[in-house]
Amino acid sequence: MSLRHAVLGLIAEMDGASGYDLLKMFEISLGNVWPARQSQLYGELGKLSDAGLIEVADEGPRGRKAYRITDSGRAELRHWLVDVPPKGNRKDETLLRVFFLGLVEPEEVQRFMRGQVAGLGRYLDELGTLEKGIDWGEDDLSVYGRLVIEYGKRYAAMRRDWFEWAAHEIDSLDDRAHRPKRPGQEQPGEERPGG
Amino acid sequence: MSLRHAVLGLIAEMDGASGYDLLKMFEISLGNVWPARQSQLYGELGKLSDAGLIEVADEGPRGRKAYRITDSGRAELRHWLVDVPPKGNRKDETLLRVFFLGLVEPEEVQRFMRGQVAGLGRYLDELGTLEKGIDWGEDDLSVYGRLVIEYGKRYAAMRRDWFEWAAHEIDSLDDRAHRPKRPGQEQPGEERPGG
DNA sequence: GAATTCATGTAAGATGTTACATGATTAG
DNA sequence: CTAATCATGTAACATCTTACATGAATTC
Repeated sequence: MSLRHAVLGLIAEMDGASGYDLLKMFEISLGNVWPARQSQLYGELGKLSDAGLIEVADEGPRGRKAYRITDSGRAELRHWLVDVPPKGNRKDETLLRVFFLGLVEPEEVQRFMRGQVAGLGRYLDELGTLEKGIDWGEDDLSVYGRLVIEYGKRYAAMRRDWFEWAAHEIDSLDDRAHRPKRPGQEQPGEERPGG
Repeated sequence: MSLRHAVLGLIAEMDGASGYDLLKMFEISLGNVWPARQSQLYGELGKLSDAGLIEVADEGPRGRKAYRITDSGRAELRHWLVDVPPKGNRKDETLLRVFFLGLVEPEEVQRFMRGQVAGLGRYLDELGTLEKGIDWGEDDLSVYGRLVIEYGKRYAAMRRDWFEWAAHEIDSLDDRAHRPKRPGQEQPGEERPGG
């Protein structure tokens, strides 16, 4: 039930925010660690309200509802933060593919690996630009958001390096499989192309 | 629809496997990058069969069904592997909490961060033990599985280092907020406890 | 006054979790 | 003969995605 706590936490930090406001935060910031669509968000706001963890503090133009966290909501959020150990998410579609790379030709494998390296390089550039572009405040969301950006950079760099390393590993594995002769044992007159 | 392809890929690599066999592979290996419960797996096998991507090659004792990938299944798997760019999963419950760490006391924050560092250290040890314990074969699943273990180690080490770094960052941020005086400006006679 | 942004909501369907249910075969 | 393992399935429920639907207020 993390979406519940993501929404609860956002409302705690952004008192008086509307669903629309929260949605923008998900898009630009929180969504990087816990994405949510509009329909899911409004649904969750309804449930949170019914459960008495948040309440409508004010209604504005266009049916705008300004939410506020209740005492019971704050207690629930605190409980989640300090007492409930987070569970790691193991899903990684990219690594899932790595398991099956033996089913396609070596050229496709290398294309895949190089694609990942390049993509992660671009992503790292984007993160750098993003970080410079935001004018970071001193509010909690900014302070901790900045730490998470640093995490994103380290994560992307680690993956890029791993994909580079793994591509080499696979390459030398392929070499051994297709040219099992040890170096120095070539037949005379049999020259390597491009050597 | 990644579960579909995870199952399809496993059957491609483990010809003649039963749902039960596949389930064990999810538990010990594939589940680290794409988890699946028993009920989900059997459901998916049914759908895959209906779609003609796999077929029952043989029936054994206790109603055991030995599955085999079909040509159309192999084509679908290949298509997924080379033509469909994998999408990254952004969900990270632990980092989600980091966003809201400003809502609890500094002591709780440090407890949380230290807990993460310790947990990741233990996990790294486990991975090392696991790696030594397995007798790695030369089959695809072993070869690529070994690469993924290395990924797991780098991932855990990166996270551990980040949590250590972030804990220090937060600590010095707290210092600035609660003791805004610069060092060397203390009043005479005002001593720090525990100094 | 037209386009954009603000603002909320619902419905259908896919995906995933927890729990229940059953029974055959093998190992000790 | 008892326990463990092998083996498959279903039902209820929670979560998440995609698409539809509507309209008020603001900006140009």
